[in-house]
Amino acid sequence: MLRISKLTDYGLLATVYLAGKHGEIVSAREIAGFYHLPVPMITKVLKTLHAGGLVNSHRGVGGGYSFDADAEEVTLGNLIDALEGPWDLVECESTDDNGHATCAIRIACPSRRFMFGINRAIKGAFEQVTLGDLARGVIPAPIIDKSVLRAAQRTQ
Amino acid sequence: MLRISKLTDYGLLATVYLAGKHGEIVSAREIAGFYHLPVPMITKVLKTLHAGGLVNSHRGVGGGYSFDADAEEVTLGNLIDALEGPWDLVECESTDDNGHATCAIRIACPSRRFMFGINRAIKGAFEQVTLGDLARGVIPAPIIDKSVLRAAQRTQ
DNA sequence: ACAAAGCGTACCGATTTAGTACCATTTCGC
DNA sequence: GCGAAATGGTACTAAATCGGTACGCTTTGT
Repeated sequence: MLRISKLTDYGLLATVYLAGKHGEIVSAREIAGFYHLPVPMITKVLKTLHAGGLVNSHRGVGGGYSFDADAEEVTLGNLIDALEGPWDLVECESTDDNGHATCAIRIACPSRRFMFGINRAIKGAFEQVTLGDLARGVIPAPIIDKSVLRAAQRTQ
Repeated sequence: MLRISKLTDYGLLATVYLAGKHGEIVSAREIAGFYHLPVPMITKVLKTLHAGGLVNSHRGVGGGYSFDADAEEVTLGNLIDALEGPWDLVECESTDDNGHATCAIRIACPSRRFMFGINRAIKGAFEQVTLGDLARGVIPAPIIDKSVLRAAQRTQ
């Protein structure tokens, strides 16, 4: 259905909140309260974000999470990668545990070339939006540059 | 999981195939055979595409589907709109049958602004890829133009 | 010691997806 | 006319995913 999961959505919210209080230690309870979301949901995504190395965690009383990195160096792509795990817009780009394509007709599939391109385009778009942009409420306008297609095609 | 459904995928394949035989009447059986996909699946998406006015249908013996429009005038956005129906990257942008936002905390939700932007960015990227590009196997490279963000923000 | 907070895992109901089945309708060729 | 080929429309099922919750463990400040 071409939609990011709510968990990922919550993760973006939480990260933006943390980035807005750069360096401060903030509890999951506070973030959940701010967005009127269930605490267990927020804790879940914060755990994921911490596992992905995007936020720091502080255990014990007075603990919580903090964002200490440079918001301009973290991209929406990084966040979605951490929150959604490995993903591809179309399945024939996915690979199993052994690195083999899960699509049985991969070689013969004439769609592979352009699906690959679309996939790259979306990921590229995500890479060009930084956490700083999100925190500032930036509304990006995408421009597809078709002039580079030949070079890109050769890399296929 | 941020993935288009297989049905949509099949729909794109079918449309590309039809566009490659511009004006010709092609049966669902032929398209399904070409891609090694089940015939009922292809017929399903072709019905959807026809309902969306993107392809023409021809009933009876010797019938099938044809693409008669200009491939440069049909965008990936048009195709996905027809195949996926109304969609939004995040749910708080969705509306119910009465046009009301389905997200209860819509007004208070601080994420709405930038989610809206991301949503627009993805849709905009899809609008800039034509069926002709897909048929040629173009690999587009997206460029996010942040310079327009102020104007866009004011429209919120 | 106690309480606050994160860590990890597992579970459940609801929704969505992928695929199939069935029958009605249209149209061509004989 | 009749039958075969093809689309039109609907409905169904099994599997996967999603959203949310529960529960117990570990860490740490007071």
